[in-house]
Amino acid sequence: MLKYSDDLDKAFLALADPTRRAIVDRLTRGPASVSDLAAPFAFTLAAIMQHLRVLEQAGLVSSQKQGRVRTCSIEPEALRSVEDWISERRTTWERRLDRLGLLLDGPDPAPSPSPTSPTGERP
Amino acid sequence: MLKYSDDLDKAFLALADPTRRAIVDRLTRGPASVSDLAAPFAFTLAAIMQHLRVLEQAGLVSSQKQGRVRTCSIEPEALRSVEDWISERRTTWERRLDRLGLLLDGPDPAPSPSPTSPTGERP
DNA sequence: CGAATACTTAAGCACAGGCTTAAGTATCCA
DNA sequence: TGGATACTTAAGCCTGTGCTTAAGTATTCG
Repeated sequence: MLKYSDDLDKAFLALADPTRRAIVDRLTRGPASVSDLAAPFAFTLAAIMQHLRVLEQAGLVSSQKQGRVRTCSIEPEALRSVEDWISERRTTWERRLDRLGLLLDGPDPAPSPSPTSPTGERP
Repeated sequence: MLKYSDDLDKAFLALADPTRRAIVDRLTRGPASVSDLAAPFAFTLAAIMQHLRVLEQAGLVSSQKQGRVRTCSIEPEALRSVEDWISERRTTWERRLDRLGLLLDGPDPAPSPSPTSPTGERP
């Protein structure tokens, strides 16, 4: 099957793992080498490398190699786009609640143009 | 291996699937039945049910059955907690940048107490 | 040069995720 | 009552994820 894969898919998936979230959390306090990032964990370096690859492919982390040391940094724009996706949905929901509140409070029983309410609900 | 599983794990994992994000998106515009939610997709109803279970176990969606119809709604608090996690990391990162900016701009070359900078970076 | 360091790659394994089909149960309506 | 409707559950399949071990390469230092 052809799988449609978004940037958002990769970002959410990357953040769904606690080890990777811990790595992101560490990187918000400044860049770090692969060994630095691996130090807090009981996993092998290879495992951490794989987590870093997931984070990089999601655009959440970037890295560059200088000599034999690879330094990783977070990429805040990717973080932002995930945040924005959620924020948009939450505000859509809240606006809807406001609109419902107005309809319930408003003393003006103007007739609806369509048989179903504008919110799509069926009371 | 014992797997430590957070609420945040489940929420991010739930949102990592495009079908499930589409369901969440739909629900921000108002409650819907399982069939309503399934209608836009080429999948079987069973597949959608499984997606809904993931969303419910992540706390992102709630549902109640009335007669033979199950009506689903989003649970905005779970959405908020995911948003907050990201927001906190992003602001940590931005505050760090501000601090660095001040250090670079500030004309006061007061001696650092430690050999490494407070940000943990090694220039 | 040669050994230690810092990653990097590859293979393999156990298990979870996302679908399907093929049933089943519980309403609702004529 | 009987059939259509709206889920619900279970089994199976295939792929992907998260680790491991066991190598490898490239730098740096004595």
